[in-house]
Amino acid sequence: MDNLAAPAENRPYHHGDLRRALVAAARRILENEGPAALSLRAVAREAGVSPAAPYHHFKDKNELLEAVAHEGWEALDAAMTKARADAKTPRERMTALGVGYVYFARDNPALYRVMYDRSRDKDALPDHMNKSPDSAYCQVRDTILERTSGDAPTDIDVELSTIAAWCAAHGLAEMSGFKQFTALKEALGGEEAFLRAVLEHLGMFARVNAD
Amino acid sequence: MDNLAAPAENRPYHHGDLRRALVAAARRILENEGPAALSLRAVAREAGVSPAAPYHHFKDKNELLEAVAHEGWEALDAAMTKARADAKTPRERMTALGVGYVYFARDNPALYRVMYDRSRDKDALPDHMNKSPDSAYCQVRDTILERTSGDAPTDIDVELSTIAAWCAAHGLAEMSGFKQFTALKEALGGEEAFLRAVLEHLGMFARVNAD
DNA sequence: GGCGTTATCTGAACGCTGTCAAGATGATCT
DNA sequence: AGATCATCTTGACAGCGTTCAGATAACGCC
Repeated sequence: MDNLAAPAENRPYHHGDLRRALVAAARRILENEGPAALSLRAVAREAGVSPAAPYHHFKDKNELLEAVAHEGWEALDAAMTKARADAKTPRERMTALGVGYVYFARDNPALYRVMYDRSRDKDALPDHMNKSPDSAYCQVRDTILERTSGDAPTDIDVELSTIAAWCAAHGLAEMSGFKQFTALKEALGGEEAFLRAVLEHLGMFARVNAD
Repeated sequence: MDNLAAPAENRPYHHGDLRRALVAAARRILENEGPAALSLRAVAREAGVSPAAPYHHFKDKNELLEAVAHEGWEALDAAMTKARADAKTPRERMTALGVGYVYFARDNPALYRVMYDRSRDKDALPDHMNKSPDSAYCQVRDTILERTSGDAPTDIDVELSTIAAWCAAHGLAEMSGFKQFTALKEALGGEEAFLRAVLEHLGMFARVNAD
């Protein structure tokens, strides 16, 4: 979340850790000026090196953006962990995951956009999603399992529930800021009430089994 | 869907209908070469005019893309109308809307991306969504109302249902092509079965009231 | 019909971009 | 100390969005 140190003045000829510095510079530009300003040359400028320097650490711009996206997914993993830790019951944890997901997207809009732009280009979520137990995906799956009672659900059921929840959260994350919804938000009592209402409506919290 | 005539050879100095031709050229490039190839200069080339010609019809590239997106939303309206017409019961209509929406995104991926990229920049869906009764949004709302029985739901309930369904469909549309889901798709019996399962799971068809 | 006005289109230019090849620099290893 | 090798810079290229002066022709008015 914060290897974002300012660019070093009086830098020696060899930077030392340019790769990390470039990713940090890219994230700084994303936060301060938005995705449109994120050119490879601007990143190099921000890091205080020449426009060609990044090519010694990344094959092309795309590869740099993938490193940025990777940090984004890790930050999302952390946000999900935190959201889950703050809630007491399984049901509350599920709610917290959904709301936390949307808040993450709202608070890091440019980063979130880079993350999904890369994913759409590859037609896949990052690989670690399926594997690392701390990944956001696995945390959603585990939280769904926590809430399961009675007969053990099939793997297919669990995966379906996880994917459905993820689609709902992503759709809401991309659209919850749209102006069309401001009236409804107020009618429901604010941003968070709106998010909870939509997520509840989508059955995110009432599936697989009971409470 | 098809004002996409080939570029006119031996064109006179004044084109006659360059504005329409430019939008058509842009859609042709989107379909054939994808969103990355959609430069203003490429559109002008495709239309057979100089790089500066578009500026007499559009303020900038963004305005051209908005015209393209506008045609995209109209095409989506038409797809929703068709999906609804092909189904008999209200419940089937709702299913058909969801599946049809995702298919539209799958069949016009570049166009769909332009549509939502513009929307995110404006933080709003197109204006006509709220107004024109043929708009995709109003068709979803009306189909939800069709299925309502018993006490009349409040406006808030209806709007919430509509938005929730839209978020679910959009999320699924953006992610259904991801490689992570291929195994589940096969396990469920193919693409459409997968889409139906996720949409059903999201309660898209079981809310507001009964059948 | 002829003429001026105006919309439309071209050509050339500017600064920006991503990328690459050739050369400068300096850390590391022997 | 000297050679090697990764790292960084300089300079270049094509392509981009955009602007501006000038060419072209359609249109309205006499």
